[in-house]
Amino acid sequence: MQKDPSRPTEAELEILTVLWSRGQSTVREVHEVIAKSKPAQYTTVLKQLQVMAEKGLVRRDETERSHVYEASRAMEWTQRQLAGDLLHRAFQGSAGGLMMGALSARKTSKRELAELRRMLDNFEKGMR
Amino acid sequence: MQKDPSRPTEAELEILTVLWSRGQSTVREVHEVIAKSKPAQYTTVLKQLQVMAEKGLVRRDETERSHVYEASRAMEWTQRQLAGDLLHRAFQGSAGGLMMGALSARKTSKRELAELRRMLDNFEKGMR
DNA sequence: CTTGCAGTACGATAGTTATCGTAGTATTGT
DNA sequence: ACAATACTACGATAACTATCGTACTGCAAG
Repeated sequence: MQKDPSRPTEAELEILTVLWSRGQSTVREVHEVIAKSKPAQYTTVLKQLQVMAEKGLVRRDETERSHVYEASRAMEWTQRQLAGDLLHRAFQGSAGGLMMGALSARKTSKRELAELRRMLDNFEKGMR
Repeated sequence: MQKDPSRPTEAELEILTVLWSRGQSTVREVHEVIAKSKPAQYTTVLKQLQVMAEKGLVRRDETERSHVYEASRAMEWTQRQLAGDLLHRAFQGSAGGLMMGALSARKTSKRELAELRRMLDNFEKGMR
């Protein structure tokens, strides 16, 4: 089923997000952030991080008594996996479809549309 | 965890894709299509459809002996849910990020970029 | 020292998904 | 009418995920 570690689960993604924004963190630090958005015991986050380390989603530094974790993949890399996965599973590879889905999923400002155009331009420049 | 039926699982999405492309279908018909892409027993697809009917993902017409299933939500609706979900979970709501993720997840042609621009234009027209 | 706190390790459990086998029931062909 | 075929219903099972409690360990304060 879902065994590919490049596709983190929902809870794993939450933790990765914390690590991406904070950089190297202890379990306690991660837990403090997670606990703001949902009730979760310390040991739940700990266990999760242990599992993620086994899967290779995070790296662990055990030199200190409080182990220090960090995401083993850059945010952009994981985002690309997730986007590519959804693209292929739900949109038959149509990037346009995915983009429209995203835009219509919520309010979008003209400013944002302009930014998307700029990103397209830059992307095109970069591809030659 | 994952209880929201508007976010179909991987196997469910495969079946929905068949229903969206074929329209109303019997289990046998769905199974024939699914079996092309992966080994799956008839009863596996049957059970899946039964579960999906309970969740409300599909509607079932039992008037004939061979029940007829159809997706209960339009493809675009479900795609919007999925895109919105990923947008918020992995991209902090940044549509640009999601778009770039999709584009860099695979080869993209200039023709496709032009199409994306056209879609942005149309989307903007439609929003006033 | 010894008590208590901060950590890690780990087992247990419940919920979900995917998969399949078996049993039972209706239909059809000979 | 009966055997074979086509279906549905349903239970069992194996992974996996998420969550938590308990036990063990090191360390620091009194």
